[in-house]
Order: sequence, then C-alpha cells, then structure tokens
Amino acid sequence: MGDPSSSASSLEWLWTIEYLARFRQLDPSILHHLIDAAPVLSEHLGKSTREMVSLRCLEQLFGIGNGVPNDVPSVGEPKRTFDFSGTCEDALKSILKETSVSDLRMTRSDVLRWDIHPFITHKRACMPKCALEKLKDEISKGTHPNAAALTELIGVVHKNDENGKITVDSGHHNAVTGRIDSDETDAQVMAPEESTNSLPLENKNGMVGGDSHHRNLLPLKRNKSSLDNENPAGEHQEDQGGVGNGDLLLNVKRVKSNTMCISNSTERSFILQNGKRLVEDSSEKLVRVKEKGSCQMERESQIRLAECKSLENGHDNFVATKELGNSHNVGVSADFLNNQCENAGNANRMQSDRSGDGPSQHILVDEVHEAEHILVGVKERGSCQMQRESQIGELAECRSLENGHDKFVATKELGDSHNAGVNADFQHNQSESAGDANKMQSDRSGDGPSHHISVDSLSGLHRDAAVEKLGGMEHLCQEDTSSDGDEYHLRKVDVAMEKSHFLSSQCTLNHVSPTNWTELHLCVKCSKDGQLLVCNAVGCPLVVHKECLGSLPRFDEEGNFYCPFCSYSLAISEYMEAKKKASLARRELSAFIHKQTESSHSKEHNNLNQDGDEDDMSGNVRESESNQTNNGGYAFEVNSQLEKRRGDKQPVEPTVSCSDIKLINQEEDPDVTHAITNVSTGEKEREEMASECLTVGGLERQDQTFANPKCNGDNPMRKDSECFPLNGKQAGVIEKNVLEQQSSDQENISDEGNKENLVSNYSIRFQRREKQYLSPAIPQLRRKKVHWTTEEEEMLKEGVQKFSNVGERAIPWKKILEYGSSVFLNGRTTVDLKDKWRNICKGSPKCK
DNA sequence: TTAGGGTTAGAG
DNA sequence: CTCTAACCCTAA
Repeated sequence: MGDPSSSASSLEWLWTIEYLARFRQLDPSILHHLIDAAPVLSEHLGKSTREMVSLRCLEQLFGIGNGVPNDVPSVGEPKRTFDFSGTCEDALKSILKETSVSDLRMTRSDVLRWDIHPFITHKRACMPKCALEKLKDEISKGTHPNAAALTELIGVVHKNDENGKITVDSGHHNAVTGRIDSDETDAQVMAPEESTNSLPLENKNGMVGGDSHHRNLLPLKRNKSSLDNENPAGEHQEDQGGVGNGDLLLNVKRVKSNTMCISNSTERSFILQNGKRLVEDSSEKLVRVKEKGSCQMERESQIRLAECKSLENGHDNFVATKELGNSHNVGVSADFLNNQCENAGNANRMQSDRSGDGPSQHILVDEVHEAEHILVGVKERGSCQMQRESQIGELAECRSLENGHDKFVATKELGDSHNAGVNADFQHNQSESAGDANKMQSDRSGDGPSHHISVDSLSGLHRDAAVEKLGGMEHLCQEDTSSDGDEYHLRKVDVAMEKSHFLSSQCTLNHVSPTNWTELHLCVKCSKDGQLLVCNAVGCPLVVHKECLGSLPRFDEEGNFYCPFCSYSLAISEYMEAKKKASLARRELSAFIHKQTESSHSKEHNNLNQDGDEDDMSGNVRESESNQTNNGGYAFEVNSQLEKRRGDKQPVEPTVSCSDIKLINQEEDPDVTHAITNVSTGEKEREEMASECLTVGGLERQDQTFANPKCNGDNPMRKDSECFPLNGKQAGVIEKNVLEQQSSDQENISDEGNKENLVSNYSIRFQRREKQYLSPAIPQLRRKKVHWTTEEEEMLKEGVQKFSNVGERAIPWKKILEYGSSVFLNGRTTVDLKDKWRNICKGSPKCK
C-alpha cells in the first residue's frame, strides 16, 4: 500500500485483498485469484496485505478457518513452534519450505509437525485494522476529508422502518462498484472511483430485506435475463422475509476475464428445501455468490444459512446453501458454512441468533470470474439424525427428509458441474453423519482446496466441544475433559469468532457501530458511557462497564484489564503451556513411580494384594495418568504433590496428603474445582474420595493406612467405599494435624473460623462419613486443650452474673458467649463456657 | 441450647 | 500416678 507505484486503482485491489483476507470464511483461493487479477504484482502488495494473506493461508493450511482441528493426538515428537514476533509471511515460508503442501493442504503428518495454532491465534488477534476499516471509520465519523463525497458515492442508506431492515440504494447501478448495505451510523466505503472492483464490506448490523437483496444487494453486473432466471432464489428470499440483523454481509465482486467460462447462461439453482419454516425465518444467514463471466455467462450462487432457525421443536438449526451456476471449485462458502455448522451445535447460540441479533452473516459475492463454489446445504435439527433422500445424476441432490426430529442436511445442485465430487463427498459424509449423527464433512478432493465442514453435535468426542460452544465459558471445566489438546487451539480460534459475533450482535442490539464503543467510549453491553474498562489486549476494541461484565474484571499483574474474550484466550494459552509441562512431568512421574514399585515395597505389595486394593490403586494411578486431562489436570495435582513430597524426601503422612490435596485443589482454577464438585454428591463424591485417596495411598502410604484393620474386607466400611483408606479416626487426624499445626502457629489461639478455613472439605467430608459408620471403638479426636485466660474467666463470671436470672436455673451460655465474644477465644463454645463455669464453681462452692 | 456425666491430655 | 482443666457425648 505504501508502494509509490501503486495507482489509485491498485490501491483498491490492495485494500480489497487485505480486507478480504480477514475473513476466514473466504477461501484463500479467492484471494489467490484476486491477487492474480490485481494490477499489482504480488511482491508489491503492501506489507499488511501480505501479512494478512499469509495469515489466511496459514489458517487454511492448518484447518483453522474451516474448523478442522488437528484431531490427531499431539503425542510423539515435539512440535515446532513459532516466535510470535515473527511475521506470518516468514512462518508460512518456513512451513512451505519444509512441507509437502499442495493446494494449501498439508498432510496430516505435516500438520502435526507444527505448533502453529497459538501463533495464528496471536497473529489474528494482533492484526491491526486494515486500511478499509480505517477508512470506513473515518468516513463514518466524518473525519475523512472526502467523507461526504464518499458517502454520496456509496449511495443512500435507507432504513425500513417497518422491520428495521436496512437497505442500501446505490445511485450507481451501472457502476461495477459493489456495495453492501449499511447502517445508519456506519456508512460503508466503496471504491473511490469507478472500477471493476468491488469492495467487500462488512455489515456489522445491517438487516437486509429479503427482496432488497435482489434489488440492492445483488451484484450490479447482472443482466436482466439472469434476474428472471433467479426467480426461484428470489422467491425464496422474499419468502424468507429478510435476513437477520447483525449479519455479516460480505460482498465480493470479482472481475476477471475468463475464456474458460462455459457459455451457459442457465442459472443453476441450489435451493435448500426446508419447508415453510425456512421461508418464514427471518434470521437466516445468506451467502450469495454471483459470478459472471465475460462470456456472458452469469452465475449466481446463494447460500442460505438459516442458522439457528427455530423449527417446531424450537431447537433446530438450519444451515443451507444454495448455489446457482456451474462451478468447479469450492468457493466462499465452505469455511463459512463450517463455522455455521459448528455453531449449529450450539443451542445457546442458536437462541441468541434466533433472536435476530445474533452473529449471522451474509456473504455476497459477485464474481466475474471462473467460479469456484461449493454447494452445501445443511440443516441440522435437534436430535441429530440425517437422512439422504436422493441423488439424481449430475444434479446431485442430497436432501434430508424433514422428519420430526431429524437433523436435516440438504444439498441440491443444479446444472453442469465439476462439483459432482463435492456432492458425492458431501453425501458420503452425510451418510457418515447419519451414522453418528454428529459430524458432517464435506471434503472436496478434486481441484482446489478441500474443505471440511464439520458439525460438532452432541455425541462422541466432539460433544465436549459442542457443549463448550453451547455454554461458552461456563462449560470450561467440562471442556477440559477433552483429551485432545487441539480442542484448545480450536477454542482459541473460536473465542475470536465468538467475540466478533458478540460485537456484531451488540452492534445490532444497540444500533451502535463498533467505532462508537471504542472511540466514543461506550460500553459494549449497554452502549452508555461512564467509567469504562478498556481491554488492553492488542487490537481489542472491547470497552465495558465493570458492572456490565457480569463477573469481576480481570487484570494482569500490571493492572491491565482484559475483557472476558481476551482473558479467556490468554487463559487457554496459559493452559496449553501448563498442560505441556504437566504432560512432561507426568511422564517423569510415571517413570518414577513405576521404578519404585518395581524395586521396593514388596511387603506392602503383598499386604495390599490381600485386600485386592493394590490393583485398584495402581489402576487409579494409571487411570489418573492416562486421564489426566479428563479431570482437568486434577490427577496431576495429586501426583505433583506427591512428587514434590518425594522430592523433599519427607515421610508423608497419608492423611496430610489427602488434606493437602484438597487444599491445593481449593486453590485451583475454580473451573476445575467445579468440575470436581459439580458431580452429584453421594456416590460421585465417594468415588472421588476413594479414587483420590486410593491414589495417594497407593503411592504413599501402603504400610500405614492399609495395615489398618479397618480397611479390610471384613470392615463394614467397605460397603460404603471401596476400602476407603481413611477411617474415621484418620480423618480426624487430618483435622487434628491441620488444626494443631495451625494452633501452634498461632500461639494457642484456637480459631474456629480458621478451622473452617483450614479444615479441608475432605476432612469435613470424612467427618460426615464418620457418622455413617461411627463406631464407639473409634475414638473421636479431641480438640487441643486451650486453657482459659484470666480475662476469659472474668468475662465468664461477668456474663454469668449478667445473664443468669435467679428464677431460671439454665444459664444462657450462648448469650454469654456472644456477650464476651471479644474476649473469649474464637474456639470457645457454649459448652466450654458451661464446663469452665462448672470448674469455677467447683473451686468456689458459693457459686451455685 | 443446655445440663450433666464421662473422657482425656498433661501438669505436678 | 493423681489430679484437673478442657473436651466430648448424650439426653432433655
């Protein structure tokens, strides 16, 4: 862009490319074509443009944009990482140098060699505003010197008062300049001069009337005949009654002479059949692709993404694509669809989207170029079953029957096509999806990049991911159960996506453009000013009231505020780092433990085997190790503690171990704690305790607790737990140890409050357990004796005098305790007072 | 919540 | 070992 050789025209190209590259939904192949078509040599692309394109290529390479994770367990050789300070271009180059990349696809093994996700996520987050966005902001604020002229050039913004839909009427219908609707505050930027280029614009909150799509939004380079031909689409659009607001509307017009165009003016339509509901839904997503070749062929593709559509059951998702025209490549929609499909698994999002202000998106592509499209229609319904209805020759029609509770997936394609492969694959995958009702992939293995569309639904390994999206961050702890670390990579990407959706939806809700928030300092939640927290993450526009956060604001050590999105993203990064360390340490620990059990404790081994517990324990150990991620790293907490203790070469009191574990656990990430405590009490709790303490016992205390006769098969306790190693007394010891330690630390100060803080929940649980099988043979632990001070005695006497009524024999010890609470040590109870008074009375018979 | 009998740790 | 203060348990 800074290239002095750039003409105004080439500048547009640069801007366009740069801007388009921001959209993950846009296939890099389109960027490639754009760059080819641009009157700018690729080496003269501006730095930011190159960077953005490189980033997009990286995302494509590693399947970030299309939601395909590196779903191979990341075991084995360590991955290559990238320095965040490096550029995407450099990273891309180094990758390309060392891998067998073909069509922006890498082999799985190649993918596994790189730990690129954090890098990509970082780069994506740090990417500065592109030139077009800056220009747009300036125009919308009127700060640009030519703002007025540009605004006029763009056209008049209409708002449909009736339904709030906004349309844009261009005064330049003959201009090739593409345009997108705009909202009242955010005039869109168009090419500053007549050009065959159109500028893609993001519509953060535009609502496009169904019909207005045709009149105003359809690419201008359409001839009338084609308009006639697209009636089906038109009707459809009219029926659908518009597009949900908050949509992202991307209009791309591509112009490229193409002699390869098939001279076929017949439009092929791909219409998803979804019954009336589809038509009525107002929160669809619409992606339209129009192509027009110089050979007069015009193609139009429409992809409707009626995401989050509420059907009869109120929880259905609908994602549909529609394509008109021949095509032989996967185009804009694949990644986009993918995102939608992923979202489709998200009931929560569905609801928000259904509300009309969700992050639905529109992509409008007017392409005068040999088109490359993918046609995928997906409708997903709650109970996740799919049926394929038919496939008709070249008109591969894949349509799911709409039965009452089925996930509905439909693709329909009309016209000659190189897309047979697409549909074939798609349908194939649909069949798979019908099998597990869970995942749908469209893999186009033919020319051009393949695209995967996956729907994470509600079963199998992907359930967690889906649940995650369902519940957002609240489900973090459940997400942690995913053993696949790559989920987190994806999650980070999703955070960015979710954030964008959030901002988009907030724009719609509040009729505010993003610039209002960031630059006028308005809260993204309530759009009001006041004392606002500004996210310190690079490039994050989020500004919010502390009160609007819904939780306590998060600051880093330097006191910088981070919005929930960035905070979450950072947390994921940290988690990944920690997880790596944990993994390494776990392996070491495992080796360590294994070695020890081989070389020693044969005696204990035998003892344990008598009870059959050893197997359980070692099983627990192993399980803890293997399932480390399944309990949010909890097992590692345990083991790490053990390792620490071993490292200290200190004899470990088993009870203390358990106690410590809990204390540690309490300091853990609340999510993890939640994961542990959020199981149903009772059985689950017992499982946990048994598991945790068996694990400890197995490692640390074989000759201690397990020698305890209480923990054998004859002990009735067994029925309550699988030879729970800690009997009541031991549980008491836990408490006692902790308390006494604390007590001595505090110079004889027994602090009930401290007790409560100190005594782990485990102890509490043990106590609760005790009651279930309390045996007189098991003496309860006693509190440490705390002698009365003279002040206490005085206060006691005073209290007794004050509160004891002559007529009543009973002395209100409770009142006295409260009365003298400032003097009585915190551990004192009414019973203590009573006993002490008794002692006092013993010494001086005059007191009754 | 209180009273009263019983138990126990620790000082002498 | 005895004594006693402090603590525990249970019934009301």
